[in-house]
Amino acid sequence: MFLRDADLREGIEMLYFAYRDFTARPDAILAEHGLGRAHHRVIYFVGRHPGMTVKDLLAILKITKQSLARVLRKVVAKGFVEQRHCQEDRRRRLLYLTERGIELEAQLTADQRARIAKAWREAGPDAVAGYRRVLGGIIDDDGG
Amino acid sequence: MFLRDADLREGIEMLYFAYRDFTARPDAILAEHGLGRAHHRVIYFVGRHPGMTVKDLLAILKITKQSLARVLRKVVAKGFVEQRHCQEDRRRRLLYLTERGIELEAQLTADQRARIAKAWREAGPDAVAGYRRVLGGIIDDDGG
DNA sequence: TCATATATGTCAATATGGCTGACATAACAC
DNA sequence: GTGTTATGTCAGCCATATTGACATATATGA
Repeated sequence: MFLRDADLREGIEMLYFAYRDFTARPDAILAEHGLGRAHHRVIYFVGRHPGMTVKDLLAILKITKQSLARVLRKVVAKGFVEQRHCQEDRRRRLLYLTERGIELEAQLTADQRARIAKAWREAGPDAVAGYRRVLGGIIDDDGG
Repeated sequence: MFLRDADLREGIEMLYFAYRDFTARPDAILAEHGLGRAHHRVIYFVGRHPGMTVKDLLAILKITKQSLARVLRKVVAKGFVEQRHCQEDRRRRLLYLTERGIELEAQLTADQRARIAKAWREAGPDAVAGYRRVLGGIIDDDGG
């Protein structure tokens, strides 16, 4: 496959613009709660993997625990996330969304889900498969 | 097309992970120069559109001029970007990469270009078309 | 010509979200 | 009992975004 520089640059730019527009609306909702994008990520992944540990979350986000601590402290203080001691290993704190957290997560993700759904419906199933394959190739293989 | 919640969430996450991994290596190169991701964006778009104005750049990046000013000041001070007065309208400052800027831009974009090229080659032409269509659908229609 | 609009720059304050380094505590594992 | 792991915390630094206010030069049009 012959790839022109202009095509590759278009591919780069589309990823940048898609990400920028993809995060804009949730950012606005979060701002009303005094939260930022980092809080969204925590709420999103805890919602997706209830009972995950802090260590799991650090591995997914690839940030330092000091950075996460500030973010996690805030979502816990605001009652969106709760921590429970793990029975098997009492060092671990299992993370769960509260009812409020579930509500906010749904509200935040609704816009992104709708945006993906719209794009997928317009593009068709083959394009969806292509989207998955290409993004999968962009993501680091080493347990990204 | 029937879209399951889990599929949509996978689509959301892939975009997040792809963007995260896509920016990691350039970020590391930039850090060696005391620059950040915002500087990359300026260098990238000025390289792509030589002679663009500050206003053009603001419209693409969708940030405030105060935010851009700091970033632009730094890349100009470090000799990566130069500003020339526009002949037709002397209010405007046309932006160009210097030789150093062209070099850095090439270095930064090389990794991203290679990453896209690898993903495209592995995925095939149909998948590339799908990638384009889906990301195009995610991007805001209003002159994103 | 004068008034207004545009393009750009700047100062100041504020918030978010990363980072490093150092240290503390509790609990598991050998 | 010693070492390792999971987590938390304090302190400081930097990048990047925001709002609001104001300054300057230039263009445009009544």
